[in-house]
Amino acid sequence: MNIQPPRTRIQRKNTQAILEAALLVFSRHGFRGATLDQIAAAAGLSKPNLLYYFPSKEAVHVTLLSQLMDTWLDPLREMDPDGEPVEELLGYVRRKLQMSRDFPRESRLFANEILQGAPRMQEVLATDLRKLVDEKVTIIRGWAAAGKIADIDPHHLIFSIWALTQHYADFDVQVRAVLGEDRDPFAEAETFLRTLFTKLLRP
Amino acid sequence: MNIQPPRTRIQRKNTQAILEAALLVFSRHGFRGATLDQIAAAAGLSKPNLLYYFPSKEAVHVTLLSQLMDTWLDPLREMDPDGEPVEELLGYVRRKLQMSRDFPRESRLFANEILQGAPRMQEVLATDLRKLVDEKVTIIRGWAAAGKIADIDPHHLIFSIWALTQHYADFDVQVRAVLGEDRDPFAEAETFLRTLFTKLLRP
DNA sequence: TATTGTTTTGACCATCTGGTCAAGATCACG
DNA sequence: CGTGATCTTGACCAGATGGTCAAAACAATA
Repeated sequence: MNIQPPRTRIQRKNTQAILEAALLVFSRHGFRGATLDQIAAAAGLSKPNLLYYFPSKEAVHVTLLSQLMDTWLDPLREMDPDGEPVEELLGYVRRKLQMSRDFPRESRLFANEILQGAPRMQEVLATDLRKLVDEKVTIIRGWAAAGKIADIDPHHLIFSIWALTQHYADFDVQVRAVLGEDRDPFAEAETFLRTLFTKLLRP
Repeated sequence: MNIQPPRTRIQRKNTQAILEAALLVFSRHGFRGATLDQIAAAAGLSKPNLLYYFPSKEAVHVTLLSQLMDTWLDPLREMDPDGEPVEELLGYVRRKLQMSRDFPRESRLFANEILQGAPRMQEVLATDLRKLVDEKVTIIRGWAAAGKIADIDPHHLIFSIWALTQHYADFDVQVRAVLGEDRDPFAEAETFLRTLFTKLLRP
């Protein structure tokens, strides 16, 4: 039972290492597929030592997920109601794609959780996430009403951004298998997605 | 070790029940997250009885995946080189979305496998899937060259179809949490995706 | 250096899980 | 029926896994 801000230097270092390792292992194998031994080893600790910092496997997972939710929604939060509509939306797409490129493990951790029916997140999805989305949906609807962008369903517009950007992280293996070794999926995706959303949003 | 076409009536019935149950359990919990007891119970059998029909947990999973691969690619195979380009592509999108609606467990099973790095499918992806995609990519390129559709990267066009349609099956929980109870995600998605791809493909 | 609080670990435990096996129940067919 | 083949199951096993604990190692501070 350790309090929120780790007090000592050692605690800070080790909890950090554990979360780092857990992210790696959970994102590849899912919650049940990951073992404490694996995580401990990846963090350079023994299993009992890991359990000195977190009370249970579940606790590590929960900590990871709640930390994730924050950073995960940042790109959407940044969308500015007063900006140039098309620019704002394309910016969101670009930031989200960058997150897929730079934080693929986080993306897969999230995907794993949702795939299993979101047993540990349904609450957050139905409250926090929904509220944030509703907020942005209103903004987008306003833009459409003002004729700044095409009149399309804002919810599904957001879904399409999520689906298209996360696909490159979550299905990375498949994308690379199909494209072959010599291509850079993320570089190409950036161009492609800019084109796609430009066409979609044009009034 | 039982041969391909189950001989007796009972064998046919039970292998069927096992695969059905395994699909349900594997798609929700992933390979390691699923237990033989769970699958056996869902199939209405005892664990040793299940193992009478399949030599191991792995064998059930592999059987499921290889059966899946076939039906999974059918919609893409159906795309006709001699058809009207835009119609063919929109038809593919429609069929793929229907599969997400009608076979969400299959979609999640597949997603789970890819998320874990496709340990049991990398081979098939890099050979069969890649070959099929390359074939269709050539066709699409032809359509673009002939000015029948916009000049966009065919690989990423296909990825975008996969991402957008499978999202509604794999992230169903999230979609419903955000949309609320009273909406029909798949019905709305059909309209939205028709609009999206119509705009994208217009030369 | 002595003392106190923090960190680490080896040994251990209970439970779960994939899988085996021999014996019994059921079925198909002459 | 009767008999051989197919099907089913309870009991069991070995290894893995999440978690505990007491004692040892270490750090910090006086």
